[in-house]
Amino acid sequence: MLQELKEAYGFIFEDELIEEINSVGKLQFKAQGKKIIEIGEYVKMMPLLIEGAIKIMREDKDGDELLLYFLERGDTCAMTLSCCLGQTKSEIRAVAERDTKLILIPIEKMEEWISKYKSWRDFVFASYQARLTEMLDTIDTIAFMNMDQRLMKYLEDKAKINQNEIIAVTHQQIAYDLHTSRVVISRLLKKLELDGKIKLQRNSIEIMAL
Amino acid sequence: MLQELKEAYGFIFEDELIEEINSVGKLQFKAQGKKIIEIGEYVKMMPLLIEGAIKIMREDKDGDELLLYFLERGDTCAMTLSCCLGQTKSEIRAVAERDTKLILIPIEKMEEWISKYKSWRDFVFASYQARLTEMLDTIDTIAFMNMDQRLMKYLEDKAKINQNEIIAVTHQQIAYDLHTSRVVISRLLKKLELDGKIKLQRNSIEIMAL
DNA sequence: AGTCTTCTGTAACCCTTGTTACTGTATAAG
DNA sequence: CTTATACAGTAACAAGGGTTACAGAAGACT
Repeated sequence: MLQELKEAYGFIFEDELIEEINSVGKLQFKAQGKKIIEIGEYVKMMPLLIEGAIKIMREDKDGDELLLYFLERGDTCAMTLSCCLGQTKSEIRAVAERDTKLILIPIEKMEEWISKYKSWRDFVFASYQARLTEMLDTIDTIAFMNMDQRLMKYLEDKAKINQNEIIAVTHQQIAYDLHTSRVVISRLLKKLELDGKIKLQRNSIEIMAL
Repeated sequence: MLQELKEAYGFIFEDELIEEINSVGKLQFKAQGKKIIEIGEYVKMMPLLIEGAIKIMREDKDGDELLLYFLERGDTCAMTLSCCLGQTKSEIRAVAERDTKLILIPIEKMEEWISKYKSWRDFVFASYQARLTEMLDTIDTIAFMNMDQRLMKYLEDKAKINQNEIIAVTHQQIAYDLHTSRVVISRLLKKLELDGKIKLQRNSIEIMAL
C-alpha cells in the first residue's frame, strides 16, 4: 500500500503524514459498479482515492437521480469530508465507475491531522474548493445547456474518466445519469451519430470528436 | 463595530479573535441592490456578514444568470473564501439583497488565523459545508422541480430573507433570478394568485401561504 | 435451432416552457 | 395635464423534452 500511497499523494503530503496514513488507513477495493456510500448512511471513514474512478450521484425522494461529477486518483470526496466533520448523514451516493482502490481514514485522525499537518489542511481546503467548482460546473450544465449538449459533455467526460473513447454504457444508464428518459437519449444519440460525432453499437458508444 | 461583531459572531469566536477582527477588519456598507463582487474580479478581501442579506448569482458567457442562494448575518461567502485561498478570480456575482453591513478581512489574516484559532478554522469548515449543502439544494431545485414549484420556493425564500411576506420585486427581476422569461413568470404568478397562494400588486407580491 | 430477454429505433402524442406580439395601466417626467 | 416609460396581462404559436406503444435486432440460455 505504501508505494501506491506515495505515487498518488507523495507530492502533496510529507513523509511523516504518508507514514501515518499508511499505518491507520485501511486499503479497500471496489469493483466497477459497486456502491461505496448510500444517501442517508452515516459516514464513519473518509476515503482517499488511490486508483480508479468514482461517480457521485444526487437522488431525490422519488428516486430520481442525477450525476454530479466524477472523482479520480488523488481526489477525496468533500461531501463525505463535510459529513465527517459535521457528523451527519451522507447527502450523496457514490458508485465505483471503474475498479477502484481507496484508503479509508477514521474521522478522528482526519480531525487530528488538520491541526497537526499543514499539508493535510491544505489538501482538505483544496478538496472543498475543487468540489465547489465541480458543483458550479454541474449547475451551469443543467441550468444553461440543452439536453443534446449535456449528452455530448457527458460522453466526453465519461470517455476521459475511463481513458477510452469507447464507452460501455446503455442508453437507459445514460438516461438515469442525466435524469431524463431512455427514448430521449436514443433520439439524441441517433442525431449525434448522423452528425458524425459518435458511432453507436449495442452496449457501447464510440466518440469520434475527441 | 465591536458591539455588532460580538452580536453576530461572539458565540463562535473567542474574545481574542474578535479583538483581532475588530482591529484589522474594515467595516463597509452596501445599499440594497449594490454589487459586492463581480465574476472575474480578483478577491482580495474576505467578507463577514454583520447585517443584511446578500444574493449570490451565477452567470454564463451569454450573460444568462441564475440565483444560487442567499447569505445572512453570521455567514461568509465560501466562494470568496475559496478564491482567497486559491488566489483565483471570482466564479460568482454577489449583490446586496438588503442594506448590508459587512467586515472585510485581508486574505493574509484569514490564512494566519486558520493555524492560530481553532474557532476560526471550524468556522471556515462550517462555511464550506453550509455552502456545499446550499449548492446541493440549488441543484435539486433546478434538476427536479418544475418552474411553478421553483417560483413558489423562490418567493418563500425571498420573503424569509427579507423578513416580510410582501416582496418588492418585478416579474422581470424574478425571471432573471430563475433564468426564464418574464411572460412565463407572469403566467405562473397569475395561476398562483388564482390558487389563492399569493396576491399580486404592481412591483410587489404578497405571500398568503406562509 | 428455437426461445427469452435486453437493448435500440421510431412514431405519435402531450405538456411545459420559451417567443413574439399586442394591449392596458400605473407611475414618473415634462 | 400630457406624454413617456416601465410594468403586467394575455393570446397564439414554436420548440424541447417526456410518455406510450410497438417492432426489430443482438445476445443469452436451453
